[in-house]
Amino acid sequence: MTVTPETGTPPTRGKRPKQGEPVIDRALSLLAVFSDRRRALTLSELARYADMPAPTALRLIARLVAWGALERLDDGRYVVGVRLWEVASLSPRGHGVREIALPYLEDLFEVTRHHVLLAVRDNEQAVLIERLSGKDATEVAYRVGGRAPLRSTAIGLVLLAGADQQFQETILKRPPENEPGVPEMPEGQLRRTLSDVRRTGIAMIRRTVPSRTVSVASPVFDAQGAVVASLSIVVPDGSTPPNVLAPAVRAAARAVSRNLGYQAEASAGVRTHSPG
Amino acid sequence: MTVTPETGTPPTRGKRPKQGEPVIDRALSLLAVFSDRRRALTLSELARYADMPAPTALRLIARLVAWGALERLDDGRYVVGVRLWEVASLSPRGHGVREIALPYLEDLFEVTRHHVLLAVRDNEQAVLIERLSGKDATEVAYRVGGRAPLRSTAIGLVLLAGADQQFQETILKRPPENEPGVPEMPEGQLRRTLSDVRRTGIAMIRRTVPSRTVSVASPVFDAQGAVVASLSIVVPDGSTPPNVLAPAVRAAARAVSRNLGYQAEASAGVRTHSPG
DNA sequence: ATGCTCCTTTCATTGGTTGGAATAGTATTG
DNA sequence: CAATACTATTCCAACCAATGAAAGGAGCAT
Repeated sequence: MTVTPETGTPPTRGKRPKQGEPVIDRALSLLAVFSDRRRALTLSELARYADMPAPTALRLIARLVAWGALERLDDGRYVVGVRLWEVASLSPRGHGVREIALPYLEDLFEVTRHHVLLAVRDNEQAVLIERLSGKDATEVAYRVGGRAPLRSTAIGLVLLAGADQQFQETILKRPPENEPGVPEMPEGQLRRTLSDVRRTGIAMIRRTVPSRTVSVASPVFDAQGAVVASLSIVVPDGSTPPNVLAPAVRAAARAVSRNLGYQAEASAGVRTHSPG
Repeated sequence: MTVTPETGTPPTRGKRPKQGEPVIDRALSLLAVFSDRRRALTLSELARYADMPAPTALRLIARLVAWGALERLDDGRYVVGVRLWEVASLSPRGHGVREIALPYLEDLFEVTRHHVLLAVRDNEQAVLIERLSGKDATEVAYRVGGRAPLRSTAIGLVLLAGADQQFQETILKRPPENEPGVPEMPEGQLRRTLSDVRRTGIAMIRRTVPSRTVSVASPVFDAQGAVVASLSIVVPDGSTPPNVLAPAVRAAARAVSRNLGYQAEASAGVRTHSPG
C-alpha cells in the first residue's frame, strides 16, 4: 500500500508517506475496522484495513490491549475487549435509554412474542440499541449495535420525524436510496408521512425483504420533549394487524418517555402537534 | 511516571511534569474517568480526574468527539458516545455471549419473574453483561456494565471455579475482603465450595445486603469446554427455594452452552469433573 | 468593579511517534 | 526439505505531532 513510485529527491533514508495523522485518530481507526463480519482480526489484517504499517499498528494495539479496549485471543487474533464494552455501557444514548426502556420492551415482547426494537439516531442513521426476539422469531435484518436507514424503516421514520427541522431538510433533499423490499417514497409523500408520524405518534412500514413483515414504531421523548429514541415492533405480515399493535407500541413508548421525565401536556385524545 | 527527580540543569523555561506518557494512554484515561456516578463531565472535570492540563485534555477530547467516542451535550458537558457503544457491541465476551444467551435469559425471567444475570470474568472481577429485571423486582446491587467480586457472589464463584488453576490460587491466597452482608469464607471452605461448584454446576449464596436474597448461578461453557460466562438468578430469601431454582438455572446455562458449541461428553447423571 | 472559574487559542520546545529494515516464526507449496 | 510467502516482532535514527504555560475571552458571583 501507499507506495509512491516517483521519488523526486533521492531520500537519504526512506520517506514517510502518510505521516501526520494524530495518534488517536489512528488508534480509533483501528477500532473502526471491527465490524459485524470482522469480529476477530490478526495484526496484519488490522494494519491493512486501517491502512498503516504493521509496526505502527502493533504499537498502538499493544496500548489498546494493555488498557483493555482490545483483547488478544489464544490464536493471536484481536477482538474488542470487555473493558471497552464496560465504558461504552455508560453511554446515555446507548445503554442509558436501554436500561430505562428494557422492562417495557419486555412487557411488549411477552404480550406479542415478536421482535421488539429500540433505536436512537446517530447522524444519518438509526443505531439499534436493543432487540428482543424469541428463539423462533421471524428473520429480521438488523442486529443490536447495527445501523438502519432513516427513511425506509418505521423505527427510522420516527427518529427522522423527531429530528430538528434543518436536519430533516438535508435528508429530504437527498435522492432516494432505493432499498430493496420497501417502496421508496418521493419527497412529497415522505413529507406527508413524517407529518403524520408527528401527529399520530406512529410510523408504519411494510417490507418484503428479508421476509414479509410489518413494522410499527413510536417515538420516545425526553424531559425536554425531544425525540431521543424510537421503539418498534416487527411482526410477520398478515399476523396481528398494525392497528391492533399501534396502541400497545404507543403505550410502551409513552411509558418509557414518562420514565425519562417527559410530561405530556394534554392527556385526552391524540395530540395535534408535538412540542419543539 | 518516568520523572527524573534530579534535574542537573535548571530548566530555562517551565518544567514538563508528566510529559512522556503515550497519547493513547492519555486518551484512554479520559474514557476511564467516566463511571456509573460520572456519566456527564465538563472539560475541567475530565482534565482534573485524568490528571492533565486542560488544553491537552481539550485537544484529545476534540478528537474523541470527532470520531464519536464521546458526545457533547448542549450544556457543554461530555458523555460517552453511541459510536463507541456501537464498536463495543462487537465485543465477543460482551454482547457476543449476551446475544446468544438472551432468549434463554428471557425464558428464565418470564418463568420466575426475578432478576436474571449474565456475567463474564475480567481479571479479578465479574463484569455484568446482562440483567433482566421486572419493574417491581427486588433491589439488586449490580448494574449492567458494573463489576462484582468473584468470591462473595454466586455468579462470581462460578467464574472463579471455572478459571485456570493458577489464577484460582492467586485469588485463594488473597486475604478475605469482608464484604458486608455475606459471610466471608476461609480458604479451606472456599476451596471446598469451588470444588462443589465444579461438580454440581451450581453455586449458591445468601446475602443480607442490600436486601435478603438468595443467588443461584451456573456456568456457561464454550466449544472448548472453558467457562466463558456465568448465569444467575437472584430471588428474595424465603420465596422460591434454591433447590427448585437450581435445575432451571442449570438448564438455561446448558442451553446457552450448547448454542456456543459446547458438547457435554456424558449425558447421564452429574459429571464428576469438568474438562480442562 | 473585582475576583473567580471554565473554556479556548496560541506557539516555541521536545520527546513520543514513526516506519523502513532486519529477524524470527509459521504455514503453504513444489 | 528447500523454497516461497506470509505474519509477527524488534530495532533505531529522524522528525513532526504533541505538549502545556501563558494569555485572552466569556460567564457568573460577590
